[in-house]
Amino acid sequence: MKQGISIGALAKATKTKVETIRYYEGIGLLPAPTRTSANYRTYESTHVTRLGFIRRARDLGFSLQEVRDLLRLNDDKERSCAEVDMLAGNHVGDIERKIADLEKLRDELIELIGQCRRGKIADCRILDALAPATMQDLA
Amino acid sequence: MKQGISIGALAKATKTKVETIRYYEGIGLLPAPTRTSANYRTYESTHVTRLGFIRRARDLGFSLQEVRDLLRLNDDKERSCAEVDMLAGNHVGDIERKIADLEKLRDELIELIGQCRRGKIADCRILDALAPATMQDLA
DNA sequence: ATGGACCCTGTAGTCACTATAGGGTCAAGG
DNA sequence: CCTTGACCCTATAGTGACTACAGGGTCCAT
Repeated sequence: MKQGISIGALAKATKTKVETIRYYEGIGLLPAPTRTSANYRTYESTHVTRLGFIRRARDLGFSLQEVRDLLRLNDDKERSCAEVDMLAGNHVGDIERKIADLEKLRDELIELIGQCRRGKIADCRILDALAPATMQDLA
Repeated sequence: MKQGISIGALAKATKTKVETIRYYEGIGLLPAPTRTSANYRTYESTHVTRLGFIRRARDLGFSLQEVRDLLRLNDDKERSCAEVDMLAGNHVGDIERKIADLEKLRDELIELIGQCRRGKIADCRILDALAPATMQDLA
């Protein structure tokens, strides 16, 4: 028991590329596993959990440095939640701003398509629709 | 009239770094401006509009290639309606997927913060909260 | 005429991977 | 037993989208 899994199996389990796993090990984000006599990496379930967390956090838009911070917070159980709060809270703000912008852009593109449908291709001016700054801003 | 502005002024007007402007020129995204006798770049209002558009689209998560497509769409007024439709429509699809992703992500982060608020990190276990895969997934 | 803010080119560094070269290992089939 | 193919190893280079020098030239206010 506790025979561990290969890097390929870990990759499959966490939907991560093998190269990325080795990269994470290289930058010290994922602890180096034990090796077989043939120098093959063999991972335990702790690695699956940790890598799973890393990938998920990356999907959620955290940088590797932020992931590092989150892992440190998780490891240091005596810490208060304020720091986690701040990290995640900042992120929510960013995301909400991005959503609002995208909704505006989507509406603008739909409007553009609508104009196109009415046969006014020459009037398609998405550039003006999206560019906020003008020469006047320099006055 | 039409005396143009320096790269620094363009940078300020569009909240872009000077280096980034030169980079965009290098990759052919922003047209090369005329130069003064001292070889200084001098930009016109068309550059402000175009760069403003590029930065805004980048903020909204479009790749430089997508920005290139959007600009081409804007520039080529003779383009058939079907093509405009398709390009813009695809982008609307992209945007809607992005909005959906971001909303999901935001909800998950808020949930994460909620868990955190209810105690110390010892009970918080962000790692477990975010790590979906386990050793069982390999069965 | 000199100091500082600005501009130039060119190259190297960053982040987070991703791909390639050039090999070694292992289990299954012929 | 030997080969074939899937897997593993290291090391290095390439990607996208910038960002930061290094080593200069220019402009203009004091």
